[in-house]
Amino acid sequence: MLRKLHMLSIELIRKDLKRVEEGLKKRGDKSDLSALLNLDEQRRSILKKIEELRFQRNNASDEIGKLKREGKSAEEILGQMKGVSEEIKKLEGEIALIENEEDNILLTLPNLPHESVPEGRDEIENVEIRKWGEIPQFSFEPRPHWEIGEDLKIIDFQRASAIAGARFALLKGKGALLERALINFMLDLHTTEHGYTEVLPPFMVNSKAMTGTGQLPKFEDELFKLERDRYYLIPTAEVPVTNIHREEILQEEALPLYYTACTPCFRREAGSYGKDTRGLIRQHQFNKVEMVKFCKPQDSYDELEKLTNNAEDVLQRLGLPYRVVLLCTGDMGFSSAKTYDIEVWLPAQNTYREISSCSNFEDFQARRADIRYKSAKGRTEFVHTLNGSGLAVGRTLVAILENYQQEDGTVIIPEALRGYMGGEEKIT
RNA sequence: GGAGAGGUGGCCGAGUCGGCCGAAGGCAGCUGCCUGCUAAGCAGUUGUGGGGGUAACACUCCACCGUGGGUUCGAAUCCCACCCUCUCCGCCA
Repeated sequence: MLRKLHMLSIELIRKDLKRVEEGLKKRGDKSDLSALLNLDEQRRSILKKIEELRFQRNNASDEIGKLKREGKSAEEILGQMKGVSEEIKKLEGEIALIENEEDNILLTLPNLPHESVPEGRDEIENVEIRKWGEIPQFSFEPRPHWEIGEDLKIIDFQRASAIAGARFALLKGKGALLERALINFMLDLHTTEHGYTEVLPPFMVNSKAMTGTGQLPKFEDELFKLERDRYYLIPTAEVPVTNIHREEILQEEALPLYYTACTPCFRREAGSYGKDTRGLIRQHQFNKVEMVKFCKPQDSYDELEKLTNNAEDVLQRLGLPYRVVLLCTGDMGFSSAKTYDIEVWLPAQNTYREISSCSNFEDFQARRADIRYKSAKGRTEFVHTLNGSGLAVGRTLVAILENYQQEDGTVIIPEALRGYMGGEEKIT
């Protein structure tokens, strides 16, 4: 009966119901907590009975043991205990059902927003925090990346759909090289200058890992699942990397831990039919360099700022204009307490599009995944986890094609990448 | 895929024919004593989760020896299923 799987702890709900209710309301979550509290009360009352009976049984068993050793008869107590055990079994059956129901509710409650998060219903109420870079001016009509890419013969959507279907792409020649250059550039930057340790995790994970970071049980529809082998394809490196330390107690001196990983990400994109159907923006498979942090609770908001800056650094070095947006309560992901999105400028769409999402999950994922640390005071506490894209590689490639496009259809390679592309300056 | 070995506390490791085993012993850690300092030595201490209780401690009860079931008054110890790790063979990047 190890009941540690709590995203929002039942204790918090019990002791500070108001705070939890307000938090959920701000998010627009309509969960009914009274049913949950009711279950919890039932659970505890049965637990109390069970523990009393077990106490009785333990005492009796000790007694029987003693009598037997002394060679005396224990028939009398033996008969009485038979019924007690059956009663315990019955109650254990009842409590298991209740716990199950309780956990099912708890696992679907989202994280509570941090106080600095603006209240709002959807992305319209997100708040722009800062802008960077000059929006490029073109003497011609800027073209969308899919046209540029197809004309340069570096992206082939037709053949990709023959191989797999819609929402897949085939990169060729300089296109594939550019993707690889971006990956290496980003990983090198994070490992050598930002202090991250590179990892290369499994791209398939089990359901425990998915539950740990919050994808399950609520968002199963968005995942690719391998039915026969009970694995899921990761929708982001966040899942395997955060779960590196699942069920561990870390040493305080080891914190903070910074990891970076480049993995493919697999998303079903259910419910986004008709959205971004052309181009590389919304694919079933794309590469992403991810940054993941584990830290002490008191540090996590500083770490979030740093993490966001690390992602911004990639765009600055590539010379891509962007803005940072603070997501409002209604637009945040399920597990997050606070999220900054970084949006890159896309000339053909004449707008900013998300290229990174940096979140502080506080102890939400740590509770689910049971990741703790031993503090100086000798207490074991949950760590805080954070992660952010640094960056989504496919969308970065899109941004480069569109922002660096020339009138003759060629694309200038940003200086920072040239070393990774054999010194070439242009894709022709 | 086939054959075998194993999963015990921070680590190593013991658990006899089921009964003071939450678990010997060692290491590491912490606290005293000793010591010019360090080392050694001596004594004590050190798991996790939950319920009750407290202002908070204290205290107390329950559970936890890979996971889930079963047998039994009672299981780390017996039975069943599953998971994982390791070794060998086969196949394979």
